[in-house]
Amino acid sequence: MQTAIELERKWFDFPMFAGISRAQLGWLMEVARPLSAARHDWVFRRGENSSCLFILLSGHVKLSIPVERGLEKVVEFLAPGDVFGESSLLPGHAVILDAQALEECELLAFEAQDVQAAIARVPSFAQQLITGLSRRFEAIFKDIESVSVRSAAQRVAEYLLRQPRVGNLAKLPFHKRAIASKLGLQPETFSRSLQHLTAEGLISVRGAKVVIHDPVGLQAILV
Amino acid sequence: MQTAIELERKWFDFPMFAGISRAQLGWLMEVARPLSAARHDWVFRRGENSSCLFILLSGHVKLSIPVERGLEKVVEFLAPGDVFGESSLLPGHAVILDAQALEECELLAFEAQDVQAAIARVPSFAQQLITGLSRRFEAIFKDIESVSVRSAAQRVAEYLLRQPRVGNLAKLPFHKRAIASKLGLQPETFSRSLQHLTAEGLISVRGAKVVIHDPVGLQAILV
DNA sequence: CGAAGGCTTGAGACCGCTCAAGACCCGTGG
DNA sequence: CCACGGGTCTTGAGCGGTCTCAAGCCTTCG
Repeated sequence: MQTAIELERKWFDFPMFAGISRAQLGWLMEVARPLSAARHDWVFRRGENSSCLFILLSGHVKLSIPVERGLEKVVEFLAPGDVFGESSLLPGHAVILDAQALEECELLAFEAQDVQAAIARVPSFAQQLITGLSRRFEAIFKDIESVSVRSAAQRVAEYLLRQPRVGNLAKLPFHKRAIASKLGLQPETFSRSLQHLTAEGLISVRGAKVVIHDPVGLQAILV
Repeated sequence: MQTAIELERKWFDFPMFAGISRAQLGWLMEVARPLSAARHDWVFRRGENSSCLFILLSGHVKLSIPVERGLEKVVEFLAPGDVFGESSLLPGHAVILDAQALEECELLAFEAQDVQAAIARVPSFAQQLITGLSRRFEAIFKDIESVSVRSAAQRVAEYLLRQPRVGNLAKLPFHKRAIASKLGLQPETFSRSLQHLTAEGLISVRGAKVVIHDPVGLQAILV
């Protein structure tokens, strides 16, 4: 258990709460419900009427659309600072996504009614929500563009280039199956695309480790 | 030219501004820039650094991603009440979409800096922005689901069922080419899908007019 | 009446999917 | 340390839905 002081310091660290007064923060802390999720835990699932908006403080969460036979279409990988569960704010609050923790996560949950109050009392909180949602929009539009104008191998190349690298080594942060789904591909096609890029001498793959031999060449195949 | 009183009454009519005080409305009216767009006018285009957030008051706007050779991938058809141009609120404001009026439109434009002030001064405005963005999120997720789990004919059937009908007659509200793009199809495939549904006796098509003979049957092919 | 744009139709090719094995990886327990 | 086992990933073969390219048609409008 953490003391109130420790909690407060912790919150202050998140850019989410930058430029917030001590009083406002105190009030937010009262209505927010901090929670943690273990790897594979569901934050919410399609069909539930979760009435909470969430802020992800640490860890990664996968948003996906369930498909028949336990399959899924991954829509987003969320990172710390992201806001999600926004459908809880809508009148006919029907959740159509699954949200699953991909690792140990810390979250804040706000009841929809409290969100309304929070918006009125803490303008910078409202500001953060709006820019948070806007950021996600941009990301989704880029994904849509990718899926609708690029081939499988191009999408994979693009994804690889976006991953952080140490030296020329990138690491696939999630299961290949999940990444494939996010890119709108079957696992087999994802695998074959990696294989194709390898054959071109652009990368080499060993498990989740990908060595980027030729970033310029990778960029080039995006046309 | 309209008088201030007329303008004010007009604004009050929009659900967007429901429950707003007279003073707050007055202030919003000062910072908002009303504008109208003719059919085919661009509200903004990819690459511009439009610094405005928009609210669509009347008419329809098409959001799309430009593709080579003047082609496009339609992302959303916006209706009155929708909020868009949210990317202008982000730090590195790079617009990646095209926004085009599909008919005579009335809009409100808010400079990004004014939005920030508006959020602080008019909480219900912030509220409206957030729920407006959330609504668009839901719609986009449904589209993603559709594209990733349904066949061409199923997507077309789904789209037809969503259109308003008078009796059993629905009207395609936009060019078939644009609707096809929104559904993630080539125009040819859209045409053939309509043809396929016609052959099944579910609909008949004459130009933009579609007679829905068997809504239940249409629903049924979605499996 | 002619022209332009949008839509439809046809033929063919291809990319990614499906189904089915087999290989690999890695944690677990003997 | 090694063998085991479950899950993940890869590889192969073949199919098929959708795209591409190219005419032709139809409607609209000058």
